[in-house]
Amino acid sequence: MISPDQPASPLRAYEVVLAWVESRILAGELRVGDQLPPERELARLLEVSRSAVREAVRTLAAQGVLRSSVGAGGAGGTTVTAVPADALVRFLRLHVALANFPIDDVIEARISLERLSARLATLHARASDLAAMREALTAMDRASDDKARYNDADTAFHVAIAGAAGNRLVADMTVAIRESMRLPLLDAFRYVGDWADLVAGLREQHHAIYAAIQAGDADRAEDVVEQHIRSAWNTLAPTYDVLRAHSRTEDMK
Amino acid sequence: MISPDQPASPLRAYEVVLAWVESRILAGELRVGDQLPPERELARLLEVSRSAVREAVRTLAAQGVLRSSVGAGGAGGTTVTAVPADALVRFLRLHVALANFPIDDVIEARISLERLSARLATLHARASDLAAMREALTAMDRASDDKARYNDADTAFHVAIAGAAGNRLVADMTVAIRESMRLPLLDAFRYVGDWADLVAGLREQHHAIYAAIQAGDADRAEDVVEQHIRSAWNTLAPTYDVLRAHSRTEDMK
DNA sequence: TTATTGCTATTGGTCAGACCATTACGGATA
DNA sequence: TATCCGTAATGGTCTGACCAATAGCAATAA
Repeated sequence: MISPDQPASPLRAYEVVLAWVESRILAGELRVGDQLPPERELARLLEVSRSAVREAVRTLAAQGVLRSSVGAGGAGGTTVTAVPADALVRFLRLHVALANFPIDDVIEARISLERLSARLATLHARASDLAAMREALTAMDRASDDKARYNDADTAFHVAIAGAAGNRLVADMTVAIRESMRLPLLDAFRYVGDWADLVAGLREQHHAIYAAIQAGDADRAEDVVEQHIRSAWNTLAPTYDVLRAHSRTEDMK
Repeated sequence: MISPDQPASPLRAYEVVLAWVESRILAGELRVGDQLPPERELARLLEVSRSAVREAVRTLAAQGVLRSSVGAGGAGGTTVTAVPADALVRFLRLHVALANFPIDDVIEARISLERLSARLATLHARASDLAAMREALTAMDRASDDKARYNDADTAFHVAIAGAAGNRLVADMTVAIRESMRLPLLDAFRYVGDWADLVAGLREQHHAIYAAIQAGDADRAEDVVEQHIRSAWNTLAPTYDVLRAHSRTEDMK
């Protein structure tokens, strides 16, 4: 046989650039803070057009790996960064919206990750972390009549726990999962039956989580977090399903 | 105050396109299988250049949300897809290489997710799923002298479990985490002390996992998976750290 | 001497226009 | 009726140009 590994298509132009940058990052030759050659120069070097370079740079920038800024000198140019949070949010939000990643799968993964967060937070939480959680709790109390602001405070509480856990990947995943559910959740909020009742239940659960973390009871923290997420979702899922079905039929007419 | 929400920079050209596509996906107006307008037409519609459209399309394609193919008629054009696995792999691999997402954080998250996988797989596994696991087990036996192939079979085993669990997000995350550790792991393999001993230990652990899943013992499956991952990592971590430190000093000279 | 000003080069951001390769579709032909 | 070929549509790529922001330096003024 003749070179079985030879790809049928000889790499698109922008893939050449992508491969160049990625391989250097994976090899450790490009680190956070390092600068890429100017686009024009990179284009000459790899014998592709500047458009191809730009397309590749854009995809990596969208993943939080590169950051471009205009201008001469050291401040300008494209540098290697590592800001995965936003990228993860966008990624997950889109794929949840596309009904890939079914919402129940996301909930299940969220429980798993937040159980871990709760456990680690219980073991590692510093005073400032606990303060952030308390602040989110009071923010929820203050915003209990504004559903969007309430949800943001709710997210802040869970993110504070993830932050206290000290695990970057889990924290970013938690943020991404919460954000990916933000719009669907707000929709469900609008049509939920007894809002005041829901808030009262959530309030109790959140305080129980905080109490367990502060008390250093990791096992209990894990369990109340899971109960909390399941309980909240059980309340909202029916509304969510109805809205989902409704939007589907809407588009058919 | 005058329009406090007004962003200082009035959206870059490619961001206009990005926002157009993303908002339509989030609103449910664009679904998997739907076609985007041709690039030239979209450029006219949004009053940007075709380059700007292409850059936006590329970023979404890199996230597994769009797929472009040349040609006229229905087969050509850019369509909405939902293939997040590759995108997740690339994303995580880069950020792990950039030492964002410290390896220990990734391991911790992996344990959490694979515990869930093991539990769900125990409850949902079908005969074909179990067969896939067995096949991976025998593949490991056959490839015990080829470290790269062994690692691939090892990955296949864990992916088979994640697949049997039936949770798309967890499965894709599992694949991504395994892949992100592939190169570092192979490096560590090369310098590990007693390879035969390591393989023997892993073999026993893998069979214990399979046995628990097949027996329907979810609690035990969870626990042996966690023990397996921790044990393997405890063996490899010292080597990994040494390599890490070495590559750092290498670059300094 | 020191501080300010303004010019210039560099860099990413954007655009216009062209050409190529691939593909589907339909009409012409056997 | 079946086959073949031209044509149009589409993404892929390149070239070359100009803009906007920025830094650094040189000329100038205090």
